Parts: sequence; structure tokens; C-alpha cells
Amino acid sequence: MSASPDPTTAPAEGADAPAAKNAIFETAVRLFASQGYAATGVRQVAREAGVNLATINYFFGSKAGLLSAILDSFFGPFVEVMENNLQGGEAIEVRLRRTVKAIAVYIGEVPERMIITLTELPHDTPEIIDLKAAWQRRLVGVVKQHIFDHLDAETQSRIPLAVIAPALGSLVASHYLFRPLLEKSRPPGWSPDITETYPDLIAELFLNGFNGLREKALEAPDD
Amino acid sequence: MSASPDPTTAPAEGADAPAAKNAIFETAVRLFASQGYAATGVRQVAREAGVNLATINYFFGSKAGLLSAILDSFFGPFVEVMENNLQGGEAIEVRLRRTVKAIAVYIGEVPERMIITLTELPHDTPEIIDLKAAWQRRLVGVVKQHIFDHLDAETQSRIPLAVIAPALGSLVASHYLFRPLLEKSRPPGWSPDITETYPDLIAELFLNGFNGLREKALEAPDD
DNA sequence: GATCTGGACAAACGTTCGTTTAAATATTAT
DNA sequence: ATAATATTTAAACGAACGTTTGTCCAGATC
Repeated sequence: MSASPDPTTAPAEGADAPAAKNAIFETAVRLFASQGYAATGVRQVAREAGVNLATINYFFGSKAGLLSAILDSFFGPFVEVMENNLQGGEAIEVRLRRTVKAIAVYIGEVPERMIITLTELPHDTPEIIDLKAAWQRRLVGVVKQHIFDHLDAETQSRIPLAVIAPALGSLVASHYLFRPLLEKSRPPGWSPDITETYPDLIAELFLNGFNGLREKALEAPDD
Repeated sequence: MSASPDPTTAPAEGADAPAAKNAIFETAVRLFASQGYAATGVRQVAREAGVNLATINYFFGSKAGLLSAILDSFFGPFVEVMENNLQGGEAIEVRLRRTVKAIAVYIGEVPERMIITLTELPHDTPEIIDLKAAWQRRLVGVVKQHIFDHLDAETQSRIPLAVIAPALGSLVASHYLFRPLLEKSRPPGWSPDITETYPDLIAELFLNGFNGLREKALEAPDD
């Protein structure tokens, strides 16, 4: 009987990781993003990665373990980007704008991992629920600590964290989330290449929206 | 052998539709939203809907036909909401704000159908690709006709349609997209009930961002 | 009363699923 | 060179997959 490495402590990918492991990981990222996690079979991953079927379970423990590794590889650097850019002595607007731009740059580097993460977010795959919840708790905690807690109570009640945190994430992700579909059905009036200016554009959009909410109270909902 | 209705012309759901068909439809919406389309089997849908397995293919032609019916049931009213609120003689800001609020209200009524639509968006299920592309073309066309074409050329180049349309959709959807996960892992500082004020809040956020982009040009990306 | 039809049923089709096993090979350390 | 560990392999497991088949029945139609 063959020994298998500990799937929980083994790095998701890296220069020192076996070539087969990296091939499996990157092939899975590509297939999960384009077809979905549940719609992709481990046999297809093994075939297109050029490895034997059993190699996947050998390195990742299970198909769910492979997904966990991908989610970790997205959330890990994501949390780092958030922490590194949200903290500091500058004004909230400065730190927020810097963070949104950095997030947009990061997602532009790993759009497929973002798509996998986002499309699997609402689904309750039993072995993945806790993982997603833990990362999300950590992310919301970072926003709360560095931004939300520094707002006055009236602003806090006007701009709930439960709205602003998902809004920030979805807004930045929107371009890369819709891109695969948009590329297949080029609508008229389509501007193809905006990748370079996207971080600045989306940061400006979010900051203006956020500042607007900070400055004035909402009108009464009824006409 | 029994005859089967034309799945393409049969209504997705309705008061006059057979009870079994409605039960299948609503059960599928619930399961597809919580587990994902590919991860949900037709046997589970049939079991929880209280109908026989073959009844699903009888009414919807195939599992993909069932998904198509759900996507149509989301996109149809969605396009209507967009068209009804985007057109008119008022200023662009007025029509945009009205539209964002109406979209938020609509999505709040059918959050599960939105989740199914959004999470399946990037995936290339062969029989679903064309359907999604057609709806998306129509939606972008509506925004282009009533909003984008009325902006001056300089604003058009500064606020690409390829950014603003996905951004609008993702922003409004964000709250309902993250809600299933957030409810499972209540982060600290969580405000539970914002459903009533959400349309106004998200409209204010988007409008402020949009107006900010209209009024001033972006700074140079390099520091 | 005979015929037709929309709706629902149980049963089975062949295929693919994720996973496991045990042997074989490659790599590394002693 | 030898022992120990790491990786790869072919084969098979039971379970679940989406779909098809043939039958049955109540109500409408002739």
C-alpha cells in the first residue's frame, strides 16, 4: 500500500511541489472555472493534466480537497491584499481607494480562481461550507476592523457592513465574472480592452458611491 | 405511448399550468440555488416535488430544459423591469436611479432565480450557452439604447458599457448572492434586516458612483 | 359506447461518477 | 548497493447519473 502526503498541510501549489500536482491544480482551475466544479469530472482533470486518475486523490485527498486547495489559493492572497492596503494612517477614502485598486489588480491576475470561488459561494457543498464561512468571516472582520469601526455610529447604521462588503467584492469581480460570457456574444458597442484602466475606473466608481453615502442621509423610501 | 408537450412553447410556470409542473419548477429553483444545477439530480427534484421521475422530462424535455425555463423566468421580467424604467423623458440620473431601485426590488422577490442565473453565467453548459448569450445581448442592448447612446462621446469612452452594465447587475445582486453564506456564519457587527431599505441604499451607492464618473475624468493611473 | 389524449407511473437502459486497492516504478537517503 | 520513501499505474468498486420505455387511467371528444 502506498503512502499519501497529508492533503491538509501540503501547499496548494508551488515551485517545489511535484510537477504532477501543479498540473492537476492548474487544469482543475481552468476546468472548474469554465464548466463548474460539479460538472467537471476527476477523469477529465486527470486526462487533460496528463496524469493518472488516482494521482488526484493521492495529492489532494479527494475532489473536494482539490476545490479546497483552489479556494485557499484565492482567499489567502486576497486577505493579504485587504490587510496590507486597508491599514495605515491615511484617511479612510485614501485607504479604501488603494484597496479597491489592489483588489482589482489581484483579481485580474487570477480571474479563474475568483470565478470558482464566487460561483460556488451560495452552494452548500457539505465539505466546503466551513471553509468558505471561515474565510468570509476573516474578510468581513478585516473590513470591520480597519474601516467600519472608524465610522461614526450614524454612518454605520446608514451603510451596513452587510451591504458594503459584498458590494465591494461583487463590484470589483463583475467585469471578470461576466467576461467569459461577453466574449462569446460580443454585444454592439463593445470596447474590448479595458484591463489596464479597470482598477482605477472601478475604484473611482466605488469611492464616489461610498462617499456619497457617507455625506448625506437617504431620502425617505416612499415617494 | 404518451405524447409530450412542446417544452419550448410551454410556459415555465403559471396558474393554469398543471400542479405537478409548478411543483417541479419551484422545487428545482430551490435545489438549484442551494446546491447548484450540476450537483442536483433529477431524482432529488422529483422526490422533493412529490412527482414521478419521468414527469420532469415529460414537462420540460430534459434537465437542461428545466434550467432553461428557470433562466427564462428570471430574464423575462428582468428585461421588462429594465425597459419600463430606463425609458422616459426624465434625466438619465432619474431614470437610472429608478431602474436600480426597481431591479433591487425585483431581485428581492426572486433571489433564488438570480443566484441560479448568476452562478451559471460563466459556465459553458452546451445547451444553455446560446440562451444566456441571447438574454445578455438583449439586456446590454436596452442599457445601450436608453442610457449609453445619450451620453457624449467623451463620457462614453470614460465609462465603458462593458464595465457599467456588469457592475450594475453585480452590485444589486451582491446582497442576495452573499446572503446564504452570510446567514450561516454571522460575522460580528451584523445587521440582520436591511431588506426594506436595500433598494434605496444600493441605488444611492450606484448613482453617486456613476455621477462621479460622469463629472470628472480619471486621474493618471501612475503615481 | 368507442376513441383519443394529456398526465402520471414503475422499471430499466447504458454511462459516468468519485473513490479505493494493490502492485509497479522512480527517487532519495543511508 | 540497499533500504526507505515517494510517485505512478491499471483495474475495479458500488452508487448515482439523465434518459427512455411501455403501461395505465381519467376525462374530453366523437
